Amino acid sequence: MQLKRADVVTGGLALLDAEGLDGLTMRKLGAHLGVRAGGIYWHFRNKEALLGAMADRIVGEVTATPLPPGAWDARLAEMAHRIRRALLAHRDGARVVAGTYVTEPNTERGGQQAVRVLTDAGFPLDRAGWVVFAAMYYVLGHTIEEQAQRAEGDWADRGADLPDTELNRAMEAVVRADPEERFTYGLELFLDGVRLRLAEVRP
Amino acid sequence: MQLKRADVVTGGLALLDAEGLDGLTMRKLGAHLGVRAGGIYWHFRNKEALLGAMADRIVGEVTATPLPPGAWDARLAEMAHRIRRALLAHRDGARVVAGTYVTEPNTERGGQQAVRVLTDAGFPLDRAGWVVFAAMYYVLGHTIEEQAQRAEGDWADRGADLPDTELNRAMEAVVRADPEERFTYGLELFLDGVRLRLAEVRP
DNA sequence: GTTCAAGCCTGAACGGTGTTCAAGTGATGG
DNA sequence: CCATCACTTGAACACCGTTCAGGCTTGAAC
Repeated sequence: MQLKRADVVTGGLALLDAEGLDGLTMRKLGAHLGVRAGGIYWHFRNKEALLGAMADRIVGEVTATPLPPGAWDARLAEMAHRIRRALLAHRDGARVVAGTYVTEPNTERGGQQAVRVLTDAGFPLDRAGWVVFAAMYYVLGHTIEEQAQRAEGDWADRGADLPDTELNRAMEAVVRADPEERFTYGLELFLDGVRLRLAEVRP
Repeated sequence: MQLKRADVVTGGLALLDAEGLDGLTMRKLGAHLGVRAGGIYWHFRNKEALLGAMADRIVGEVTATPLPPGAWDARLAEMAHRIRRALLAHRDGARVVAGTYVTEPNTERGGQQAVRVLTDAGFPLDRAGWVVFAAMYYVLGHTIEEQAQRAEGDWADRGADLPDTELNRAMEAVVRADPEERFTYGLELFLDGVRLRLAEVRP
């Protein structure tokens, strides 16, 4: 039984979970698949293309089950939460997705869906694009940091004997907080702005 | 005349502008400084530490001149714009800053300042930290993509013969837009949320 | 003016990385 | 049974960050 393109992606994600993005090397992946490193290049033009396919597999979870009906803002929030969960499902998942400019099926479907939610609510198409990108920047940034924090335990001890400045206390509030609660908080700031803009356009 | 720590940072930024982050190698930097690669390691523990110092130099522009007085939201917006401009001032500047967890003087000063603006306006300290981080995710994400787009010309042609889907028209609106206008738009979405929260806390 | 220690740098190596490609292997349909 | 095509090997190439014993260079002290 020979290797298929999808098998390489699956193996790549398994290796990612085991070793992290920095440990994901073509030789190690080859060993994991019972193949030499060079063999992978028959299936993917280069490592970047492989990472792109892995990223698309990761975000595929988002559109795997249809969005429940409801108000546009609840639907958009649901999408953002799904993306975060999908990224968290694999070690360094956020970095993988952020590092590749994806034009692959699942990503496209997700983007289409998000834009649709906004235009259906009455938002102009061009602004809908702006909003979706802006929201994506926030989701990726938040989750990258969440996973970085999860990886290194020394974040928790960072504030141990730091001077009691305002900044350090604020940072401690960031580090110690429940990540999901903090994520939702920032997301809602965003959605408030969208709600206001929508009220202007469609009173 | 021997090398000082600051000279290495300056040379690193010059090489960054010339070759981009991927072309910034210790050997090339050594050649640029009239030194072998190994010599740099006397000044910096490793490449990551050097990149951290470069990042701190980049964000140093933000606090170089004091913030003009005014309303808290105008001051916060001014800071965000300053950060974006500082990142844009060097090729791949956003990626450099995003890739390093900085605990260096300029970064600390900027964070302190941002938190201060919010607490002075009556915002609770812990939420101020959340807001500053959330805003930073957006600024970095936006600027990373802005610089990626600037680097490759093929973004503009991407939509040349793509199917006329809603998503593709939305993406074209993103790519073709004036980056500063789009940046301001997303930033204001955020600030709207903060304004609402502040109105609740301090009516 | 000579000495001496500290600061700075070299030269060469080490173990890794992504990537290429002629040559080989294996399965599959005619 | 064989020819073809899909896949894989093995070895190399050109790099990368990092280490370190040893040599310079420098500046201060005697």
